[in-house]
Amino acid sequence: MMTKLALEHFLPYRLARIGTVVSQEFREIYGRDYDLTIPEWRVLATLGQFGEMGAKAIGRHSFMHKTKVSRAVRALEERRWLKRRESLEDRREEVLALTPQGLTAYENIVPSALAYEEKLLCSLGIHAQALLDALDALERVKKMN
Amino acid sequence: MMTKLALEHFLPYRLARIGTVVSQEFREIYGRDYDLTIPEWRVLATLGQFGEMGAKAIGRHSFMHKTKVSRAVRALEERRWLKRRESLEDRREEVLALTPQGLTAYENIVPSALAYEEKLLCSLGIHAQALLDALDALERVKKMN
DNA sequence: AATCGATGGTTACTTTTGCAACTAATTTCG
DNA sequence: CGAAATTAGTTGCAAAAGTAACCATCGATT
Repeated sequence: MMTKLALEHFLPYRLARIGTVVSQEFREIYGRDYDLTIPEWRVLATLGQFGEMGAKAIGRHSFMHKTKVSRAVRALEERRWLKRRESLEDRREEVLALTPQGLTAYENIVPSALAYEEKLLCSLGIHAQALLDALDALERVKKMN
Repeated sequence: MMTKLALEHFLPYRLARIGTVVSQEFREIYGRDYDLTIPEWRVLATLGQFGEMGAKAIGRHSFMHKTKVSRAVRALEERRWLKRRESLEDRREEVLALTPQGLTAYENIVPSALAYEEKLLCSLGIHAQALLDALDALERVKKMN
């Protein structure tokens, strides 16, 4: 006798699906006003959070491949939302930082981002905290911290 | 004063990340023996679960764009894992079904898929059931059922 | 200081994806 | 019945992503 697999109840599938649905939905928030891709948003968010940093560090923090970071950085640079400068200690590295315009955009997006998250958590009601705890556990298991 | 956003704690980001990490890790399971892409696996899984069905229905069930389904179907067909036949009621539709080879592959993959899921749930320990409940709630909210 | 391996970052090339336009068959409705 | 609107599925094209090769610099070792 063969064991059945119902795709719609299969955990890896469900995680992948909910992940893309939610992050696409969220993308519409910042895509409405500014036309940002997801990688661009992540670079913006990382720089907004930490200030100056190199592309490598951005990739490490936002879990993106270095080419993805490289392209997102260039796009943001062309938009004049960030500027590069050569690092003094290590001339391979480029230190990146948001320009005033970039910072303004960031500060405009953050409240709606948090509002979206809040709404999402609210809609989960009783399950909200459980989800956060489970995500902690999952990230710990997958060593994603 | 400005509200801070820490990307690593931001729910949409975390969901997207864990989704791709887990589903990529799972992909290695069936990628090891058979070299399947994720869309191909989903088509295989859907047909294995339901038997005969049209491409449209597969897309609806596995949440994939019709072009993605179309290409995955062709790839599986070239591998001789599925065959098409014209529907008698509606000659636009193509009824798809796994061949014996396709079914064998499916039946080989299912146990390791379930084992992987089991391992994942075990590693979550106390949080496992909470995660499943939270996913139910999330899917209900996003009307993904 | 000269060489060798590692590191930050970009770019060329290929694969994957999504959108829009298309074909062919079907339904709807005047 | 016959024209118009829908639907199943494919394909061409452009945007997005990953891989590997590459350049420049750095650090260590000799």
